[in-house]
Amino acid sequence: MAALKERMAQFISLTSEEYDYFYQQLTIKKVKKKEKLLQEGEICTHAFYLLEGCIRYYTVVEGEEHTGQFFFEGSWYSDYDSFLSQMPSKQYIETLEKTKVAMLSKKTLEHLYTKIPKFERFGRLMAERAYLGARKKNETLTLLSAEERYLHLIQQRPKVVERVPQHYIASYLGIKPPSLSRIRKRLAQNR
Amino acid sequence: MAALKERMAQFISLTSEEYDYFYQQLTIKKVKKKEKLLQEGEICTHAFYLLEGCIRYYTVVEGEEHTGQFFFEGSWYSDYDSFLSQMPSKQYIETLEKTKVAMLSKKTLEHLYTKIPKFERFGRLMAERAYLGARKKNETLTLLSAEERYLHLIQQRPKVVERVPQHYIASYLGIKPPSLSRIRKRLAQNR
DNA sequence: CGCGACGTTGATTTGCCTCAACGATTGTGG
DNA sequence: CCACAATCGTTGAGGCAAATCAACGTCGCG
Repeated sequence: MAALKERMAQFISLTSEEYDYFYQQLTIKKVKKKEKLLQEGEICTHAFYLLEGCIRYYTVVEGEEHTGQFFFEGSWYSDYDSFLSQMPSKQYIETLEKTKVAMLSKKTLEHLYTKIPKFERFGRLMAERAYLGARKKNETLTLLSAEERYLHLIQQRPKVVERVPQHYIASYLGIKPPSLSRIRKRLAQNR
Repeated sequence: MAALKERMAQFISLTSEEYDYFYQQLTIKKVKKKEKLLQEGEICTHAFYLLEGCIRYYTVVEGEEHTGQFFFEGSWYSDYDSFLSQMPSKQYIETLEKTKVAMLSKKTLEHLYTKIPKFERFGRLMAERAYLGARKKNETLTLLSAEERYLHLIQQRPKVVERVPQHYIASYLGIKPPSLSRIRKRLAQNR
């Protein structure tokens, strides 16, 4: 899959042999819309690269879903918490569309870390990106009002607004569907 | 400094020679209370290990400080955003007490990454920890009320409540000092 | 000692939630 | 292919937690 090869090249430069070796370790999986790649209580054994489609991760607290993030084709995602500690996950990973993923097992990754040290660097870069992303989300939550967060999302991540149902967006923004609906109404009336 | 040696050993196992080599690259600095290790607009060239004391990082938006996190002796901290990109920082790092830091420059760290590959692993582990910490803070912000966040802080990080002035705690919790004062009053009365 | 920083308290406002009802759209089984 | 159910989004009324604005007491420090 050429797209993945190019994506990897943005992080580390692998020879064709190294890339092929890496690629052989991956398991490709096609998943229908609304299916789960991970459930609460399971141990997260894989990292996922999205070849096509779209996922979200969320947690359930007191019967309520809280969407943490959305990911689209070209992104890596894993429940780091469970993946690193190999303890039961607290989150769900769910497809929002028909999705094709490349799965990289923890075992394989650790094998790569030692066999091809460049992958240790890859792991670091991924973790650093994840951290910056998490902090950015923190900032929007603490600095912006619900309406501002929604405008920010439209501007920064139009794909989300286009491809994700509204109640998941509300959940991601930390508000309830009625509130998002009212915000949209207000914006449509130019305030 | 033995404490740092032990701390490093929790992440990677270095020989005494490797550790000594590493330690030689550090610059030790003593800083008074309320001084800044980094200012907005500066490029963050170092990571800081706290040998003694306590810092916070914060951003200023529309004249208002927003405290992101507190760190105590035994922790590493750097503005990853600026440190990684070498772009001007958006944050301040400020001591809350008389503080002693070991400074590790980006240049040295990158040198270590290649010279002692174990450090690449160290870098990855630090980034992973940072990510998990950021996500945990996200969770408390989205799932808990202000009062619950304060109780959570008392329980999870008593040092913060003991050593940090109240208005910085309010800023960290995402509320205003009058609100925190009322929360404390309520808690003191009701049980 | 006097000033500024910090914390408290009261009155009022506001942004988002809750509960509830309802319309529109999607999906499904007969 | 239609009928009905379920899901999703909208809207209204009322409530509440935290913000805002403002005043005041207290403490630490120069």
